[in-house]
Amino acid sequence: MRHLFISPRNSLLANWTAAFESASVSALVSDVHIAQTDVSMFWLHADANSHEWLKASISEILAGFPNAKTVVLANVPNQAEAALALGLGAVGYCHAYSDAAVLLAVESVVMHGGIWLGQDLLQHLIGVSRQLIAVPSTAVTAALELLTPRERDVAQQASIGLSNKEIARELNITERTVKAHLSASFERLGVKDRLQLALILNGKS
Amino acid sequence: MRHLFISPRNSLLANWTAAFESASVSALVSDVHIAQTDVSMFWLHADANSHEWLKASISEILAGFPNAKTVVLANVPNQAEAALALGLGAVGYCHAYSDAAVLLAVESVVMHGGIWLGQDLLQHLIGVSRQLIAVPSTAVTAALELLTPRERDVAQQASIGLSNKEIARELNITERTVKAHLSASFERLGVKDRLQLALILNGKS
DNA sequence: TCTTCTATTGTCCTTTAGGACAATATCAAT
DNA sequence: ATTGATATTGTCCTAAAGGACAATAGAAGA
Repeated sequence: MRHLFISPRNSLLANWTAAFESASVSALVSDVHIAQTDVSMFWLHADANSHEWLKASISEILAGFPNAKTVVLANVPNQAEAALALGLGAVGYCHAYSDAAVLLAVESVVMHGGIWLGQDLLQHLIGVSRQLIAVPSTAVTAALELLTPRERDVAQQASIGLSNKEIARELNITERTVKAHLSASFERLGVKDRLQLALILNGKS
Repeated sequence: MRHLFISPRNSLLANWTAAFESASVSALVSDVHIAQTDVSMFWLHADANSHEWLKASISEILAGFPNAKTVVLANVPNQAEAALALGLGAVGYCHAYSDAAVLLAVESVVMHGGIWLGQDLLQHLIGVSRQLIAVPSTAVTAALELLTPRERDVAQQASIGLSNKEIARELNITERTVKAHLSASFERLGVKDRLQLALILNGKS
């Protein structure tokens, strides 16, 4: 079983390598060279708003490696993208920062012929009956653990709607420092602005 | 982690014990004696035509052991029963004779907050998802009703993280028009920027 | 001790967001 | 026919956000 990560940023996230030490990463599907008949797993790291890339990549995988399973790892998961991915032939869709244990569970599920969806998406599909029951979101905590303590402070303030100036006042630092922590947070989580950061830290996709 | 099998026939199946050697079995939920706060898994062995028993048992588990996860093992799986079980609060539904590896996968999934469904059932759900999807909370719908149809379109795109330019492309209008609709939306909802708008429309504020 | 990570702040710059102050066209209701 | 709400787009402007390219200092580990 080979795990092939396809990420536009060509870098592996820590949770991926924790789950699959033999993981390899490429920027493009066409860079992958394995036997057509190999039963492998492709993990597509969907950067924000990369629908076109996603479409092309899944098609390319299906055409080139019919025995492979494709799972989409979304930085900013949303139902429309999940529907798109599954419609194209992916067998899994989950948060890019799901921790290693979850990724192993995903592997197990899809390798047994199942389809993986995050709990949020599934619960929307099934109904709202269980939404009253508090379920700690693993994706949110996993994302938070990628940040340093100070970055976490700043990111959480930004995620509830405060401006840089307000955060600076709140934390007794300069606005410049707030920007530094936020930029670092964007980088670490692979998002492009504070709104996408907020979507992740609010567990909303 | 304790695995508690509830079977009217009060006997363990071989695949269960293969997966969880410490499994214990009872005939009734009320026979179970564990701490209320224990995080355990209940596996309900649903005989054919045991809907009433299933309903009562799941309710009893939810009431008595709020931290436990409930999975239904069906002798003769069918979608109606699956829908019933999940509607009542079960987090998994699978064949009673699934092999041990699958049961372990189920455990992993539900313990990470996921929901387990067989492939065909899941695909059925995904097929009808367009109708079920997105039943927003009343606060969210109330907010949306304050907006004109076009403002709603734009606001929702902004709330999932798109920039003005991206929204403009998506809706085939100019960026200027996007700004106009967003400004109007801010005004109507009494917020100052797109992040606060997103918090409202995502039910996070 | 040396290195790495973290926290802090600086300047300069470009892009994006949002408001001010408009005009024009359509459509429905009065 | 006139009014009002909606949808569209324009220019000009300010402020906020975010990146580039830094420096400095402390703390923790190898």
